[in-house]
Amino acid sequence: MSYTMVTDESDDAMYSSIYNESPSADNGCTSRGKGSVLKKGPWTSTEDGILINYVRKHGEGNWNTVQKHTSLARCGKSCRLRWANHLRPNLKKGAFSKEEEQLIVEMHAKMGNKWAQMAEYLPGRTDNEIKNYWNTRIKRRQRAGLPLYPPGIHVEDMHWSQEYPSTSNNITGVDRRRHQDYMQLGNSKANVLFDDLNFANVLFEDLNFATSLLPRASDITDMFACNMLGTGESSSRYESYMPPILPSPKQLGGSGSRFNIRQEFQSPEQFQNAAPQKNPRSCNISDHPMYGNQHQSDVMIPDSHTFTDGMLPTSKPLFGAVKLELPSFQYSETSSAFDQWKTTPSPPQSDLLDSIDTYIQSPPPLEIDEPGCFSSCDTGLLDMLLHEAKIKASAKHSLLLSSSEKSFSSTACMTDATQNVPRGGETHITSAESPCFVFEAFAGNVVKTEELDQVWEPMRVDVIRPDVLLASSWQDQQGRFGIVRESNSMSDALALLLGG
DNA sequence: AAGGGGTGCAACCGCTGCGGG
DNA sequence: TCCCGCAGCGGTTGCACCCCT
Repeated sequence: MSYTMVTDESDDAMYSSIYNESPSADNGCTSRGKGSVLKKGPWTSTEDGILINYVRKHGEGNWNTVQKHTSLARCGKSCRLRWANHLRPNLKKGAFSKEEEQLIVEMHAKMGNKWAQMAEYLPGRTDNEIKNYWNTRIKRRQRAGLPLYPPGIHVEDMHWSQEYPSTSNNITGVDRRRHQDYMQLGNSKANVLFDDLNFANVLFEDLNFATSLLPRASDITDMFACNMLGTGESSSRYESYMPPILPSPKQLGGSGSRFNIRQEFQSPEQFQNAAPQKNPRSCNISDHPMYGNQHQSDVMIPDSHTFTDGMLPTSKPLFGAVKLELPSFQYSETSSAFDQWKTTPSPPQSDLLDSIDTYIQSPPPLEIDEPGCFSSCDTGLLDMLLHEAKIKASAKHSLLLSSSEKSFSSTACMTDATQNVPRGGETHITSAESPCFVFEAFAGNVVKTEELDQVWEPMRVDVIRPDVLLASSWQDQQGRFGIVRESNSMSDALALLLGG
């Protein structure tokens, strides 16, 4: 549905309305324009014209001065929003394309509700659009009883509750920001699993952060999985997948949200028989069955049905209550959805996004022997995917903006893309309290340039730092870890995502 | 044709970070 | 170092339009 809130009216009528019809004395814009209260509500075409002219003359920014220099009785925030969301050039209107939707889904799995960051990867789209799209998607799929994420996209974020143990029922604003930041970081470590259904074969695993606190992420992962597979008591598939994310103060204080999707585990018993027995503090990834070359196919999740086999490790009980909260993308769902997920045959390919979404939200954790080790390995492939998408988007955007030839050299691409990529020699990072993972990683041709192919050398990386790990384990040229089975698949996926 | 609920977009609101004085 | 104002972000709400009965 597309319609405009802008109304046509004469200047006189507009100015009359501007200065006389504000229903609220204070709408959050505390300043007053020309002695009058500021207008709120839908923008008129005349107001748009005034704002456009102002920006032409003065440029963006200094939004609070708009009302000083123009007859516009809008607060700076309102002007900025109007400009950013509707008036600025190069805005793309209309429905999201399939590629855009796909990218949003994947980015949300990766970043959470970081709408502004997502918007950076979608030129012409605003954070507001993306946010609205996502909220609409939540509602739509919730109504339909469908899982939110496509199969193979597995989102977990277990680390917050580990770094901020269950004490934090009233976190401060600073902590809230830390939470957000940590979520961002944590999401970069999120387990995101793509299956073969036209997606890249990607596996993201979280790093073993703060493993000494509370149940480890992998433990909870296993608990979720066991519950989901019927070994636990949980009847809700999504309960099983709830990562223990600390509630924000707003959420704790009740909500006026239309989507109050917070849930909690009712008791630790829900996790009975659901934790790994081993708690390795280090691992050699090359020895790991998941990443060793002997079980390559096991790494990936061809489709969700794999997990109906119940091939999951036994787990140990979770001690103590763990307050868990659904992130925004998760919601309660009846077991019927899970049943559907378990029994529905493969989707048709014609409508990839919707059909895939129909089947599962997130595949459970993989069959592993050493969950702690497994969860310590993060390919960071989506990071790079996003990075490359951003690069390409920027390039396209630059081309749009300027007719002059704006250089987008492979060198620049390489420089940018390899900022996080350690190369050459051994990187060894240690931490007094963190386990040190030692594995061999072969940085690959993530960015498909010859320069990169030439520059990136096989290397050995001792990693405990997520960025290093992310960068180092990007793509396995030799398929050594089975993280990405085929580089061509990755390229295809990128092409698919980027529409070219 | 009418009306009531659903849907989706636009805008508002509150909070935080940052930079300048 | 503190304070203040601005910019930006994410959550929330209002309302016009759609669609079904």
